[in-house]
Amino acid sequence: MTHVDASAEAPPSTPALASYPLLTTVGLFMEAHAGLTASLEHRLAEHCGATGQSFEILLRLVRSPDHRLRMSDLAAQTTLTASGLTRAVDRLARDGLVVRQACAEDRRVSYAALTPAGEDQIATALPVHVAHLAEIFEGAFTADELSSLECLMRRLRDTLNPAAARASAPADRPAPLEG
Amino acid sequence: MTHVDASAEAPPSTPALASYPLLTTVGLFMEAHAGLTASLEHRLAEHCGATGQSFEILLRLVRSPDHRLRMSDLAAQTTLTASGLTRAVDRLARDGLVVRQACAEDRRVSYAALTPAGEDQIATALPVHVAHLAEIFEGAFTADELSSLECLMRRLRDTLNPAAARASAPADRPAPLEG
DNA sequence: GGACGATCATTGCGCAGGCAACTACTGTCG
DNA sequence: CGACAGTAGTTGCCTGCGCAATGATCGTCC
Repeated sequence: MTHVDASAEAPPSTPALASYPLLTTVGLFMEAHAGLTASLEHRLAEHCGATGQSFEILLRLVRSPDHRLRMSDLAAQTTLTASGLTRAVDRLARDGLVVRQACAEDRRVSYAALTPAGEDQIATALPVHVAHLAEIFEGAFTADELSSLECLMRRLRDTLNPAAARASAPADRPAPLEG
Repeated sequence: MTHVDASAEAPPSTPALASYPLLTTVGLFMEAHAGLTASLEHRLAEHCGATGQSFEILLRLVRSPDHRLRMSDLAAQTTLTASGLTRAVDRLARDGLVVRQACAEDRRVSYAALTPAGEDQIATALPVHVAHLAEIFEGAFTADELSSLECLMRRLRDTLNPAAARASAPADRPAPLEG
């Protein structure tokens, strides 16, 4: 943040650079994402002992039957690959927030299941998180704007990830979370 | 993507889980971001030899006077820290796309400057990138929706990162890019 | 029943990036 | 001038993650 404005009046030395409106919109989108992620991460770290990753995993688990999920399902619900998820769950297990459970019907699969400590953590973190979200979004937007934001985001998501859209539509409630 | 719907009708075992609309909106936002990033990255890798990071750096450079920028300014314009940027520029330099230039007035600073090869690369990549953006956004949204999307994104960005907002407003053209 | 392709999870390897420590240099103040 | 605080950039160390390979298991088809 030293002197960003140095580039403020950068004379476009290449003609092709002149104002692509979409580039600006997407740039704002990216900046908004970065800012939001940073803010959420910061608040989460401060008030609960959670990282964004761990928060998301715990949240997915607490929403699931028996507070557990197969590794592969968990991976499908996050941005992580199977290998990334294995290690993320390793860390959560090391911290005592989840345990791995074997599956009797299919001995290849293993479940990640919340421990009581994990349930406590997510129970603490979730309200903080939601309050933080409310603070940000209800401060910046009217109710109308919020619903059109949701609509636009859904459309964009559906365009970019038809699979998630289809998975979401039927039950209309696997309600995506966040990263 | 195996059977995500497993969680589709997850009976919320904790009452507090019932529908936080904001959580859904933010979740969609995060999913849209992930999808967009993946799509852009994919297209960029396919048609130019560029990663999202390198593309952004090259784009910042080509927009700047003399096609060069001080390391710290470049860092301020990206999501990278100074150290991350040092290494990113190392990679670009290794690939011959940028060179480091010393600064006569202040011998602490070094510039990252585009080489002709770097200019070629960004000149190739930018139109591809913009076309891809157009394909996605103009396919999914009307012109009105696009402008309200930009407005909403700008408001969110400004809320989350007042510094960027201030840097942006006066000259109203350091036009944020993307990550 | 046994072989085979598919699926689930894990692990080795390599890269990317943040933090903190470090060097080099600048500008200021006594 | 000399000390010193602040700034620019780099580097060591560590973490986190994706890809590809692996081991275990399942389902199917002959």
